Amino acid sequence: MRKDSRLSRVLHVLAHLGASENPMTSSQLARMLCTNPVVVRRTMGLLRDSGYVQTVQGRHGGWSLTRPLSDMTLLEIHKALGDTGLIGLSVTSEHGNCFIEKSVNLALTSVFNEAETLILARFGEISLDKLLQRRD
Amino acid sequence: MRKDSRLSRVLHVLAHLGASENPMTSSQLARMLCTNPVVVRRTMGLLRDSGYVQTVQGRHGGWSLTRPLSDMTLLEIHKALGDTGLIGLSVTSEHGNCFIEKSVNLALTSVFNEAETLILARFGEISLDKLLQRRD
DNA sequence: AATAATGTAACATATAAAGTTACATAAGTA
DNA sequence: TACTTATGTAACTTTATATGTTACATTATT
Ligand code: FES
Ligand code: FES
Repeated sequence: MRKDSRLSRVLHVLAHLGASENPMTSSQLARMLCTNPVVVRRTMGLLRDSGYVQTVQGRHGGWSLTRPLSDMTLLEIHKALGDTGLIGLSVTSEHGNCFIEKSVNLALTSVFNEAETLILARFGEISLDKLLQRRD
Repeated sequence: MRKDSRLSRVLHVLAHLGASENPMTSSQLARMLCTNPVVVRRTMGLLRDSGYVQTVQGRHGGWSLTRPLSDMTLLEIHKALGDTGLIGLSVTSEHGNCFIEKSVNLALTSVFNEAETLILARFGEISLDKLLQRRD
């Protein structure tokens, strides 16, 4: 299966919304992401459910922010997308009670949890306006 | 797509090999993983390519370790499997030259790289015999 | 020669993300 | 009111990838 790229795409969209005076349509945003308007609606809809963006239907409608980018963190956006698994590996457990298997999985998940915690902590420190500042 | 579970499975297998006097066959190992012998051969073959296990064909053949579990780290095994991506999200780049997109992706990959580095560092600290010690 | 193992290619299945189509609904505009 | 331009959403298709399966060649022991 392909890896989830919604976070990267949604941030791109939010940045454009932050730079735009007027609402932007799903079609406009889809063109920027090289995809389909429905994909934009589906994904951005999750952010609307959490209150980060709003939509207006009909002529001159589209998507806009409900607050400045400085008031959104990467963590909030990630959570709005469903807090999807950040780790690319999985841990199988075919024999629930075996010692060996349990030890292996405990060690792995412990490392993975530490890494996830780190990522989420970093995400929490990064506001979206900061995200867009130039770096080197 | 399903997430890669080979690391977890291979560690389970290595633990059994470490506890066994004689070589173990792909069929035996497959039964432990609730899968097919060919899957075992395919995955374990990568570890053989890197020299951590060896195989003997014919009667009484099978898989065995080339060195004690205390001489293998989680990191080495992970690398032998192809150093597959540890992060579950991907970063898309449809417009290679746009500033916004580049900033977003730079920020994301920087956090992901930090997390990957952390995981790899931890992996490097954990030898397989340690992995199998009881914890609470 | 028979048996029991691995090696490997080719193909099938399962799963999830992303893409597409179709149509309903809402809001502005002529 | 009719037209146009938006979103909302369900249903379906495509694509990507891990895993599973089948078939058969090869190797080593008995
Ligand atoms: S089958 Fe139980 S620990 Fe491996
Ligand atoms: S930065 Fe969005 S299309 Fe270029």
